[in-house]
Amino acid sequence: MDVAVAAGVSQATVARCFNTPEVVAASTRKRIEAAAEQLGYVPNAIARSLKSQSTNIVGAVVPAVGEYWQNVVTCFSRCLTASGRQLLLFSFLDQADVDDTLEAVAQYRLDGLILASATIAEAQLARMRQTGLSLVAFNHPDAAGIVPSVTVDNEAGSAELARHLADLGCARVLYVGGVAAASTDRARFRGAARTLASAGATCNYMEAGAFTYEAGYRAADRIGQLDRLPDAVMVGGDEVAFGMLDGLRQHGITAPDDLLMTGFDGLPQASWAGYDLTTLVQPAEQLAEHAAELAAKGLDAPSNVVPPSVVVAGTLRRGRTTRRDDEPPAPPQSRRGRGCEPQSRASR
Amino acid sequence: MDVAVAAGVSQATVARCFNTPEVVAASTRKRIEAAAEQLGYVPNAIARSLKSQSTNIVGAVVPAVGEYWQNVVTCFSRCLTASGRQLLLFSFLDQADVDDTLEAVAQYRLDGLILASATIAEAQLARMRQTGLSLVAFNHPDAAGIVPSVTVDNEAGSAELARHLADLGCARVLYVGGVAAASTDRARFRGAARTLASAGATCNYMEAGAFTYEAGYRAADRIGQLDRLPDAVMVGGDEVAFGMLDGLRQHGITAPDDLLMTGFDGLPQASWAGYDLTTLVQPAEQLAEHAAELAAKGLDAPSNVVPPSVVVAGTLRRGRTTRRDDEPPAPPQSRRGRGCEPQSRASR
DNA sequence: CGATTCTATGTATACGTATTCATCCTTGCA
DNA sequence: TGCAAGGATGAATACGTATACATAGAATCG
Repeated sequence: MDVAVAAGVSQATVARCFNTPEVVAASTRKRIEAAAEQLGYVPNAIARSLKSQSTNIVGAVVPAVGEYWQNVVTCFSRCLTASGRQLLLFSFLDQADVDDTLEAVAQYRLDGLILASATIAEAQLARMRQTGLSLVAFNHPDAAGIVPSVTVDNEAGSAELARHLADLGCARVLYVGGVAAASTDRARFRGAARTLASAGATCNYMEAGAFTYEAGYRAADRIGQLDRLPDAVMVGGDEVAFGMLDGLRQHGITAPDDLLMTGFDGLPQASWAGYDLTTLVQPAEQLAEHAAELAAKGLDAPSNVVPPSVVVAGTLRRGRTTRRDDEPPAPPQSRRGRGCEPQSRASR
Repeated sequence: MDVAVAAGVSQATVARCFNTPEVVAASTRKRIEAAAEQLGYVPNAIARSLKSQSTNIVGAVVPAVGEYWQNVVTCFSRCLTASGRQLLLFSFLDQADVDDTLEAVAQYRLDGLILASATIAEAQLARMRQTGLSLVAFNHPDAAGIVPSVTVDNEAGSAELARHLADLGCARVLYVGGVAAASTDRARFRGAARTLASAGATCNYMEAGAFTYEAGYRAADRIGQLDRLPDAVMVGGDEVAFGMLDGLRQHGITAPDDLLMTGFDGLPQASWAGYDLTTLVQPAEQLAEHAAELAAKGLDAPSNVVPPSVVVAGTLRRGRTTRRDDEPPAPPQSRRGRGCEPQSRASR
């Protein structure tokens, strides 16, 4: 290394100077630092990774679409950066691309991989776990037990929303799910149905077809054609709920006047004055933190032990869409500090 | 390498088998592939990078906040993945973190780096260019000439919006910018002011303070207190415009009834029925493609030549917020295929 | 049939770092 | 002064790959 010769020391000493500065003499250190500064030297993480067998990079496979995921990705990035790691992002549009993606991922020896797709087959999860790569399923409840997983408590959260509606006197509730095959969707419906049943209310299911605004908008047409509106509509995701609110308005149906409505996720827009949606806020930062930690820790245990799974409770946000009286709406709250604890910030 | 011994060949032949399969005998190749399959071998990209001095990874430094950037990041990821590259994401919340981030970036020998922050000091850009890292400024017009840059045509786009308003008979226009110091903001205001002036209309400037919903919401208060409303409000970003629409509504002011409104960016939500905003749609996929290409190509030229800069035109989207008559609103359009050409998809 | 070209493969090396082991010099103590 | 102990540094090696070079066998051609 040219820094070494410039400072008149060996390459080993230069390496020590950057990793364990306390073992190198102050005078030498100063000389090395001067030479490094002057030559614009910066350690090569690639070479380090090759030697140390650890890249300090965590991958994340995330659907390319939807506000929810975009929000989560930002949280991942923040968490990882804060602990000195990097985020390698794989954003897929088509489920079929995931396989190619995962193959490409394997080439980079990532420290961990976060799988943020609720629809990855469980068989594939089991297979991937064999590779030794430490992976974490994010918001994929059914993956718990197969791979380490981190999810919000979908069932309890949905139950809380349902309880809220029951308290407001709703007797006929319609649950509009995104994709019935998604395990999150099933868990949320389960929580709602169970709670409403025990409160003596009914809870039918309708599938929007996707977790998107458009799907919600279209589903609103079907609701607009019903003979009798339900007392409330529980929507399986905020973005779908936004579409539904806008779609219903085309039919002259508004919340909370004609029916109540709840969402799920707690997107920033839910607190925008234009929607002001009652929803279950996912603690995205917390979830991301857990996922990042689990991914980085690696899974030393053999594959016969049950992997750890983390379930975090969300919090209810009461918005105008379930407000019967005419309180003035709250001013929009900043979306920065929401649950984003300062945290130690192990820089460098 | 154990695959080599398992197949009874040398490591070099294994490497050839994966890089230039045509030069290795069919029989040998088959034996190697079988051994690799059986041992679960997958080439190590880290080692490859060390040897080839090229990581196939492109970094992106992006603000953590705002729908706009989240959309752009997704485009980056798609473009890079399509050309077999990976995206290393750095999402910063505080401008001050960028320096730390860039330092961390330097350790990984990225093939390129996309700087997507309109407020990075130009001096720092010049300094970074010295490091030999091939960087690209994204939507930072002032960076053109210092480093390669890719931007939408802010000035022309804003001029197009202004022309649209002038055609509708607006004589008094208020331009609400996000951050006056941002070069995009200045360019957009310039385009608006120039066009309106030549049409005999006035164009005052107001700063919202940030490119966020909340900033727009608060700025609406100031507008609500004006003695006389402007004919139209041109907002420097869609998200700010959403906040302004919602904020004005609190004051009983709606678009297009009391004033017209335009945004800028063309976020997915602009076409949501709840807002249906007239805006200038940025061709995000195109921009991302150009940025990815420029970043990967590297800058072989010495630092005295003027780096290439790409400027792409946006397209006007006419929404309800500038619609004087009462046409029925168009149904929401899917947000998938918007400008996302199929493209060759050089997999693997 | 010998000389030559071509094809398939092995050998050796370099990429830039972390780390072990050995070495040398300094310091403390008897 | 002699010796042990410790502190600072150098030499050597390994991480897994790509590739230039060498080599051996096969094939072509006169």
